Amino acid sequence: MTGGSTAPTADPAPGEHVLRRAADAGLRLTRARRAVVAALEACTGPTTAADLAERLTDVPISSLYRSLAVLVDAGVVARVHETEGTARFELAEDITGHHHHLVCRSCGTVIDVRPTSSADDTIAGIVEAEAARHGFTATGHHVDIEGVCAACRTP
Amino acid sequence: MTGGSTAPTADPAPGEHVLRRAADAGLRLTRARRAVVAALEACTGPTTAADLAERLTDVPISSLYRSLAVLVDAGVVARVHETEGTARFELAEDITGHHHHLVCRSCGTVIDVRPTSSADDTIAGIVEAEAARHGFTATGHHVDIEGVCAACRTP
DNA sequence: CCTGAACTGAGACTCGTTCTCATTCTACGG
DNA sequence: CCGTAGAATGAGAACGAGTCTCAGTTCAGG
Repeated sequence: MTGGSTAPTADPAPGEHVLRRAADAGLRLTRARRAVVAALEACTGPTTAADLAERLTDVPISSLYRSLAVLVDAGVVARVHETEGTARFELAEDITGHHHHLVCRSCGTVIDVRPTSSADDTIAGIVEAEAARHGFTATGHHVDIEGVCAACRTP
Repeated sequence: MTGGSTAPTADPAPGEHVLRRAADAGLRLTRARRAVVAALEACTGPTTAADLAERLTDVPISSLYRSLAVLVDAGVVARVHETEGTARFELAEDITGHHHHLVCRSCGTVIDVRPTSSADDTIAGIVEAEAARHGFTATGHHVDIEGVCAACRTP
């Protein structure tokens, strides 16, 4: 589902696309869902439900989780599990384009980075070969880069 | 911490190493901890606490979690978060060698795959460049390959 | 073998997430 | 523009993974 060598569509405001695709999947475009999509669009990386809840004070927690689940089901939002216990959510890769994650070991922030297409083609090739060697059919890959961000390095 | 271009030490039975390193870190080598290390050693990929509890019927759940936490702290066990909500544990990469994860979308099984050192050097190079471009100092990377295993493909 | 500190075990507890059900809202047909 | 069926909401209960507490036990050094 998350493309390996898929060419990313680099449009600046994907919110409308997301809502349209959700509607096409048979979903109603309610206030809560619009708000969730808008909030995800405003984030620079995968975000926790708690963080979203903080921004969306008028969306109760149960609705927030349900909206996220529905959007994940419709394929427009992805659920990602890098960090300690809590789930993180972001717009699906075929909307934002394929990307890797840069995770700060110190503050836990996660930001998206777009690999150059040649770099990602290289990785996709390696990944496919490894999968094949173990009898798997690869459908995608995730690269998480662990490191320390500029802000955390300088005290 | 999880090496990018680190050359893996490919020894077949790392259990002794693990226990020695745990002892060097000031830990007591108790029955529970030995059992946990042995169980992890017997697995072919990252394993859930529930799965370990099933194998280690004589280790109560609170002890199991505590032992895992202590071993993670000592740097001999790694905590990994690929799948739905629950944490998975495996021996640290500097014991088992650097590896990627092959995750079956259908049955959820995770198996370790060792990249060839040239393949991993290539990936490490790409990763480092991406990190640098965003002001990060990369300390390691994780590659998760999503796919369908041979068993799930054939009904 | 003795002692103190580290560790264990049972269960209470926390917190992220999901479920339930009565009420409300959306989208569609008229 | 309005009525209606059914999808979606909201509040809170419920659930499950993981953590904490504390009295009792075990390990390792002397």
